[in-house]
Amino acid sequence: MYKLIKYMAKDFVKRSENYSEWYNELVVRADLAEQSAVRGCMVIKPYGYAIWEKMQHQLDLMFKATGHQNAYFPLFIPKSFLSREAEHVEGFAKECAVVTHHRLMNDPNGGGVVVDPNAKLEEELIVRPTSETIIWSTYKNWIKSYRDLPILCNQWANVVRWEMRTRMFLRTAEFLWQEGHTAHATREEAEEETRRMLEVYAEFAEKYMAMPVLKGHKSPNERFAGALDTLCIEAMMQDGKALQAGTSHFLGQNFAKAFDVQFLNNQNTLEYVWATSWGVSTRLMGALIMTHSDDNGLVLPPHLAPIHVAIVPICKSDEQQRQLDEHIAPIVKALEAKGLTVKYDNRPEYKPGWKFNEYEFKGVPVRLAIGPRDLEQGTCEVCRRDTLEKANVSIEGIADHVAGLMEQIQANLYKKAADFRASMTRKVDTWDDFKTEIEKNGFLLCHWDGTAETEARIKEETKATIRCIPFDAEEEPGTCIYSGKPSSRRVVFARSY
RNA sequence: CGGGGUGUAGCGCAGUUGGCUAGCGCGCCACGUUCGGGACGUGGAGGCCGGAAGUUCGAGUCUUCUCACCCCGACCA
Repeated sequence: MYKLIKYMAKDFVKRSENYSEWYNELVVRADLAEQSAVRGCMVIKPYGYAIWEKMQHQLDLMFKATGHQNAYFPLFIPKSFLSREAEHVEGFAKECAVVTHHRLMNDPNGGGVVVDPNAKLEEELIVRPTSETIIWSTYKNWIKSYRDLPILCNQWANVVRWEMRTRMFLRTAEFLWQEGHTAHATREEAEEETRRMLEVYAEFAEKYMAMPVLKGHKSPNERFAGALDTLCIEAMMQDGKALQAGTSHFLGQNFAKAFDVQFLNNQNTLEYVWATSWGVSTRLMGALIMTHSDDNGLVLPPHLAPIHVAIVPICKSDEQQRQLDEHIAPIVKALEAKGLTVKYDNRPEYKPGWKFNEYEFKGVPVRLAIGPRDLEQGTCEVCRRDTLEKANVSIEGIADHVAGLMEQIQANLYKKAADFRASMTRKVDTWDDFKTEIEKNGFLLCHWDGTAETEARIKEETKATIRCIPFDAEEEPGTCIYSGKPSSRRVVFARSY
């Protein structure tokens, strides 16, 4: 029988006391990332990067399974490219890093190195905030005929958006992401692709991150700069705020026209190419952290945990240590045979209690403790991170038991998150209620008249935005929460990250 | 970029109206005792007090400037 353990992390702020401090401290103390010497940029530490690699690996498999190939395009984008698509440049111009020179020289006044004024670039280069422009300038050369289509490329890359206020993983000046860029012969095919990739993101979020997401359209206001339609997945964090976790854009022929990408169709007439782009970033790390973690530290779903099982031996002598090493080796093997990543931590310099806390804070899903008593009884102590329950379990069949626990934990985390989201989602029908309810955060399902003006007013007065217009929204006649004008379905309002 | 706050050992902090050799806790190193939920003892290492300029016999402390980070606003994935 699993029993709850009583324990509180030392010197760790609670979510209920200060949610953002809890988040910041968790990121650092769980060894995920730290502030770098560069403003707005973070160092992703090995443990944090290991989680990102697991995400990358799984997403990459899913991209390949849907027919995509990886490629790589330059970090630098000629300034003139960015201005080819009017909306696009407007969306990104305010947050671009610009390369103006290509050489340094010794300061004639002895102050170290300075920029060499003679090394000014003919055309300035933008550090990519996203790659549509460089990619479509390239696709122009790749596409002549309908036989060249579709092009289904993805790239794993870093991008830079010069942000005023940054938070680790959620918003940093430089971040890691993947960006898919596809080219199609028909509008329908491009729209299908946009939807297909959003479904991939949703599946990834729910199955691997154990994070329920809403799928829907962005309102025109929240659309990607240069897109005709932006689809998104939206998740709810434990403070009830929304987090956009992934987007997939139907770009229409905007970029094809801006970069003059045409193809001959099978009727021998020229047509502009249809485009999509889609991306998720290291922001998913922030989403993962804020979806599951608790006042005792990080909680990771088994599918993304770098370590599945930590094993802590308990002993009083070197002789006992040797016995335990011997006894535990086959257990490690058995667990690994189940595809689990195991960390056997027999470092003598740390005490068991210290190790328990260490692995708990880092979100390792299951911990085993094995000591002299267990040696006699053929048992071990099993503790699960999600519920903080422990039990004594027979060593015989322990690998199956732990493998089963992984499935349970994965499912339980999803269910907990889904239940929380359900409890924080409600329909609101009057403006007065809206103003009260939005203070409690969560998702508010409301009628909206569909105008940008109303959306802007609501944002101004309450800081809430339309997170998405859900795909599965039922047709339901009603009146706009703000203007009272007629509306045919509810949209999701929330305060967001 | 507006308002507020903080910079002193790796981390968290104290440091009085300017005054002697700048402290404390955690962590780190050595040895010993410990080991089933963050052990204890003894000894030790570790500082350009964010940076620059100024006032002063004397600056961690006062003045000016600057840089970085955190919180709250405006902009965004």
